[in-house]
Amino acid sequence: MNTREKLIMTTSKLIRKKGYFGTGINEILKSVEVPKGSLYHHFPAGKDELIQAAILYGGEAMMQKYGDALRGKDAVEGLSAMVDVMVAELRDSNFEDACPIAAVALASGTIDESIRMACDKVFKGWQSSLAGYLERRGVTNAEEKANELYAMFEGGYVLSKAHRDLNYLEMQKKFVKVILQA
Amino acid sequence: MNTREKLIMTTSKLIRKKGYFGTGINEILKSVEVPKGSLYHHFPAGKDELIQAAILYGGEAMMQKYGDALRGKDAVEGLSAMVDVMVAELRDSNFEDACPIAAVALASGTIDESIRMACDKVFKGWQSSLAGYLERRGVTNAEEKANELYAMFEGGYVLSKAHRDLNYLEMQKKFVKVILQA
DNA sequence: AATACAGTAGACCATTCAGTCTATTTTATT
DNA sequence: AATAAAATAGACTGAATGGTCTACTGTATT
Repeated sequence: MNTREKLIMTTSKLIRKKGYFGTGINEILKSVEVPKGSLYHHFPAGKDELIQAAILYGGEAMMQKYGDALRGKDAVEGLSAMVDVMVAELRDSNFEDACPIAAVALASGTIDESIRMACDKVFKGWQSSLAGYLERRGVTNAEEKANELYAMFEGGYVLSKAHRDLNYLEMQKKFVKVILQA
Repeated sequence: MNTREKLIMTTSKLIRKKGYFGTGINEILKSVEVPKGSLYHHFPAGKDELIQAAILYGGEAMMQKYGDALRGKDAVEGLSAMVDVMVAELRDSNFEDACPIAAVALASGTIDESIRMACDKVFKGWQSSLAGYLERRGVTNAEEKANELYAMFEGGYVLSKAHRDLNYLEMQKKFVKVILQA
């Protein structure tokens, strides 16, 4: 794994825990054990460019996990497995890791617009992927339901993290059925 | 309005935009036009104590707005008006203001536990208030549905902010009906 | 072997960070 | 009026912030 990749992966990890402002360049460098010159060689525009790359990377990685969970299952089973992925992310990080996108998206509006657009892009990728999945399984109004399911999951994620209680995510499984039949 | 109240209100405003790490003490002081000595007089424990107070204040203020929106309306109408409140918050702030609790809750786990507990307390207050409202209107399983509705709204809030598109929040009105009938 | 460039290394900079400390002013109590 | 307490005022500190800059090293290409 080269320096550039290590920087992106570590930054992705850190921003899930502390967001845009909470993640410092020096902290990243220390964690990866890379000198400052290397960072500004690979990312001439500095922190914002690195964070942007980390968001795209983190979004892609999460989409992989979601895709693996959905694959080969019917809609209810697949979406339930998708919730399990988020539950595992929270539990395995002792409730430290937020959704890799939300953690930064919440601060959008006060930071560089290119970063918000990266969040936007990731979310849209997730949404269209899920919409296609639902459509292939004959779910009606798949586009809108995919959006709604992401809203539910994202909200459940936030509440579970804030309460340190996985139940807010777990209960989404029940309401998935309600949404699919609507 | 006294110094203490001014500090709390301004901090509440700022953390909605930039979260815990993005909101600096000096920035708050400059915005309120108060010297540092006053801050540490009213909040001897410093930033964490002030932010904790700001979260409780912001949560209370938002609960008021939600309560006003719900009052005297049936469940569907009331919840729709509640969504309108969130839509207005986003639009009027040019998509800069997040949910006053989520903005900080997302960073919980890396900051003082007392702050997460303040977020927890606010969320629980909102939930039980909404559950009572639903119960009084004869909605079955009001406790769980209140939780679910907050998850949906919170998720819609995050998505609308990230996409700069109010539709993610607006569409919750439609799914409110689905949840209530479940 | 000579040259050129990608990448590493880290000292250094101005600014900002949260927090401490002493001094002064204002307000309340007697 | 005298005293005590509450509150304001802001200079100052050490650490951390993102970023710049020069020097050096490794690796191709010719």
